[in-house]
Amino acid sequence: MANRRASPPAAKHSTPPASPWRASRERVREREVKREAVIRAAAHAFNRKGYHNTSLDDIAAALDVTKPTVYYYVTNKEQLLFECFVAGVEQIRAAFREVKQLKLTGRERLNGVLRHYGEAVASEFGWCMVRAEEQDLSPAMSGHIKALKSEIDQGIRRLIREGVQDGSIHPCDPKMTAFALAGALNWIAHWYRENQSMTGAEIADAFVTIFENGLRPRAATASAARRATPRRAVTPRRAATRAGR
Amino acid sequence: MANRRASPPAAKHSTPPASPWRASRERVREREVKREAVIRAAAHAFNRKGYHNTSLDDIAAALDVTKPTVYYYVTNKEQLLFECFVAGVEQIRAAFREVKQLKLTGRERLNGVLRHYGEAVASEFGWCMVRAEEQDLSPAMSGHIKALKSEIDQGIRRLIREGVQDGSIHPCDPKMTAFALAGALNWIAHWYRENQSMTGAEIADAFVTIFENGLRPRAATASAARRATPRRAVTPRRAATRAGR
DNA sequence: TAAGATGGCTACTCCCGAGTATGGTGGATG
DNA sequence: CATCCACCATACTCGGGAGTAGCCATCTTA
Repeated sequence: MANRRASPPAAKHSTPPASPWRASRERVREREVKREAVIRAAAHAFNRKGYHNTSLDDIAAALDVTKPTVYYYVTNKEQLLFECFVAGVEQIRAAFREVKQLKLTGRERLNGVLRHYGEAVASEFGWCMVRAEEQDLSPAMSGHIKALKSEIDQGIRRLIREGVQDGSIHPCDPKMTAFALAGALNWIAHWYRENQSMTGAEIADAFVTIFENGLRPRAATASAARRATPRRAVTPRRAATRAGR
Repeated sequence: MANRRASPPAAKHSTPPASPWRASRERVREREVKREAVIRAAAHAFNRKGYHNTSLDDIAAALDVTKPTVYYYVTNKEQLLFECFVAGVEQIRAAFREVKQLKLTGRERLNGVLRHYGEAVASEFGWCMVRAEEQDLSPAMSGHIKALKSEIDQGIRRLIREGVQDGSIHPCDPKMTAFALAGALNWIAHWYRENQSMTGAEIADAFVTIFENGLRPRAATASAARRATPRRAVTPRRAATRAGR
């Protein structure tokens, strides 16, 4: 409460010429920074306590301000959730754009997207992206969100189809496979907490490996052997004789 | 509102001797039936509108009664959620018990559990089981739920470990693999709606096939060929030359 | 230094929904 | 027939949280 806005004056000192427009432009920018801080604080709170268990007073308190201040930057609670959602989804859309121009097999491009996807879900906005319920939003925003989600879903299906066609992905039903992959990754948001042993990227990586291999044993590959516990290669399709455990 | 309790009198007529205890015992049973109806109605409502967007008045209205009636069978809203959760989780625990005595490979036992798991998630109580947030419950019940969830998680990991040891499952990290599998299945609750083309069992089946095969191509198997679109077998590891789409 | 803009706070309103006090009805029991 | 109990409705209380009205401080710009 005491040291609010300590840096801005310092920053102003370091800008030499100071055109007449400078100040106002800096203010707009400052406002944008604050607005984003509100969004981030909301995401953090939603993350920890859930949307409905988070009051705007909570969010305000986390920023050392009061509720009307929050409303100064945001029209209502619903919009706050919406913004968090969009922030999360944008990371994934970026992943698609990035991968689009690469000349790789479908599976490799898919893996690239999935990795970013996993990272995004494990990020601060992951919760909002994943657990935001359409019922909590007005029809307009709910429609917006559904469209974005669908776009991502279709993108994954397309990559799967392409991978199947170019032979880099085992033949499968693209729709169901997309559901399975996205579900596994989305679920990260339910159990992942910061300060855990693994980062989001590492988890995404582990998942991609699992998806690639599948459960049924394969002839040992380099990547599979690297991950396996050091045990002599077992012949697949041999039923259990050793007791479990 | 008019035809409430139409059947009980009819049922009583069909019981010939009618011992003196009969009536009271029937009433206890009737009470239990009604209580379960309340739980089911709650699950249904939570399913459609979410926990926080469902008032007890809503649930009561769905049963053509009023709120105090609901409270007559249930102590509070939280307990309602809890009961729904337990009902869902019990289906999965049953799957574990059922599979425990079968003499099968780890992978086959795992598949059996996953199939029941998928069915449970797609059931009426799936939403509650999956999306019930611990923050909405008192510490006591939250702890209870966490324990049940953990039990299931550990059960899946154990099956994976056993499968890896008996050679029926490709070597992998049991913890991460369990997260991936459970996540994919849990996510069904987010998109599945009754009256869809596929039943819960069919979805679970499709997922199990996907998990088994993995994304990287394999030598064609009978089951894989059955699912693939009728296209000539492509040689894996050949990069795409055809343009996408 | 005056006037306006900008950003923030105090102190409300207002509604919704969880939970309850209390009373009525109908069937079982003596 | 009198009574009791199980069951359910009417009609409340009450708290919490979303959103607002209106005032104050500070900074900008003329």
